[in-house]
Amino acid sequence: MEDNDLLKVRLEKIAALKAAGTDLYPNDAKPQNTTDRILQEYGGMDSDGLAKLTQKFSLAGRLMAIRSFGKAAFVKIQDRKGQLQCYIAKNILSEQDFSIFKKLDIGDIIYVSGKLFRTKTNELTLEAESVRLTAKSIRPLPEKWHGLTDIETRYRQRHLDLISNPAVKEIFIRRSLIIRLIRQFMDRHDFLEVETPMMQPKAGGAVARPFKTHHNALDQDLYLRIAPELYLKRLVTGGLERVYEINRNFRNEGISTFHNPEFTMMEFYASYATYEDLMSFTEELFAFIAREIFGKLAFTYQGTEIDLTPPWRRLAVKDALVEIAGMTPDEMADPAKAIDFARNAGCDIKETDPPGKILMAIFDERVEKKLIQPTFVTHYPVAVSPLSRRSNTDPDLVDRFELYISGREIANAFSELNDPADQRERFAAQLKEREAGDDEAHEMDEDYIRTLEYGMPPTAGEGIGIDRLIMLLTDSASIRDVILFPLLRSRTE
RNA sequence: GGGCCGUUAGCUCAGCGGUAGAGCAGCGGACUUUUAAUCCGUUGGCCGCGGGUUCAAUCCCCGCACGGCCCA
Repeated sequence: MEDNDLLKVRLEKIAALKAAGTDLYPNDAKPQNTTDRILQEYGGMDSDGLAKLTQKFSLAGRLMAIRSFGKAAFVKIQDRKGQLQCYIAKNILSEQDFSIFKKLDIGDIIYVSGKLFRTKTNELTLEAESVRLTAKSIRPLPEKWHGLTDIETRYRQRHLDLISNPAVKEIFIRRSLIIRLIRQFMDRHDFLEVETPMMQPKAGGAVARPFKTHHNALDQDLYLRIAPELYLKRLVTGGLERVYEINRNFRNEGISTFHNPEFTMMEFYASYATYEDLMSFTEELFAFIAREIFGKLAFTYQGTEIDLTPPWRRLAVKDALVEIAGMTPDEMADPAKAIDFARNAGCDIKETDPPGKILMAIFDERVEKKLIQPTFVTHYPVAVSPLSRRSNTDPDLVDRFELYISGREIANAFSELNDPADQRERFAAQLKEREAGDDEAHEMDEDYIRTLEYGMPPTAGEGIGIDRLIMLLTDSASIRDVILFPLLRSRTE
């Protein structure tokens, strides 16, 4: 603990309070009210109405401001719902309470009870008949007017951010609401919420670098999951038919405004559905959420209006490459020309990459960012989709879509590959990729193939990046603004 | 990994070769209806860390750490 004067002063106050017999950390304060309810219920009542109330009110929260006049003071109390002004006067409080009040600091957690009135300036205020210290604060809070703006401190000491910046608290309240709405929607559509392993012997279900760990008793390496996919499909095979999971995935990759090593994903699987069914399902889900939180289907993200009104645009990868990346059908059909195009576009590719992979590299480089309004991109190449069902009309394509909004991938969905023989071939192709140096390629997973050999019903599944969705719906520029404790490098002191 | 930017009082920020300033917070005083209360007085700094240049470095140069944005 650093030795600064502000701390010393508070420690001296603590000594004085203790000497006077004050408990600094009592645990018996039971506030009967919250600031928002008082404002909602009595905000419209005039002075005469308030004077007739016989009821007492009590609040507890953090002391955020003190405007003192010597024998009286106005203070602001902040609880989880907001702030309310309280009036503290020497001739109303007991002598003991008033002397305790005089030793309080901004930042202390206090309990106040009394009655409501309106001040000269007509502000609804709680007139304190008793004041108690509930928990002493010995460190000074950030400044009252500018709040806390230092980004590093905001992330490392999120409690200060939440205390000082009401807008931050609102984002996390909205995050919780959105996830609640998603659960509501899934429950209404008869999906079962399940939990599958976070620690897996093989990190499957996606292409990404995993975190590795080790179980001592089993003396076995384990990986933090990069996706729950293969486990959820085991449940579908087991007959649960419609399942979803909202939880963390872990990917051992870079950190950016759109990537946190641990992030929240919802994956869900619906038997007897196809990826096309999931497009309209996704439209309905997003529209439901938007209506609940905005009351409409359009909203602004970072200055651009996003309109979620269905149906959303559906665009095949190849059409996107022609229309947006400016490729000719000839360049697309000829692998050598496609490689040239990719090189010119600045893609990091290898000669040995399969054509589908080259095309997707061009897509990532040239198309992604331009898909601002919600767009389902469809007709993905088999080479980049080892778990998706082959298209009935073209065996080089799969029944898959990715949803793009505001230039970012928000969701990924496909009709599931349930043919074990084809799945084995796909894994084998991934193994070749791995041998060619792609350490993100999917591993062979015999146990999963064995599961498919029991027969998995035709199923469609989807993963929705919850953090990215919440960024959109809270107009947040960085994923760190929607994750309470984003990963930062540890500070060594 | 690369480029650019930032790091000065508890917080928000000035200062940019001559050993540091404001506002808020704090502390002392006045004040019983304030709204960033007001008024008077006042404490507080390894100027991120380590080198270098210089008579002299918060300031210029190099390295490192942490963070931000962009790119890979």
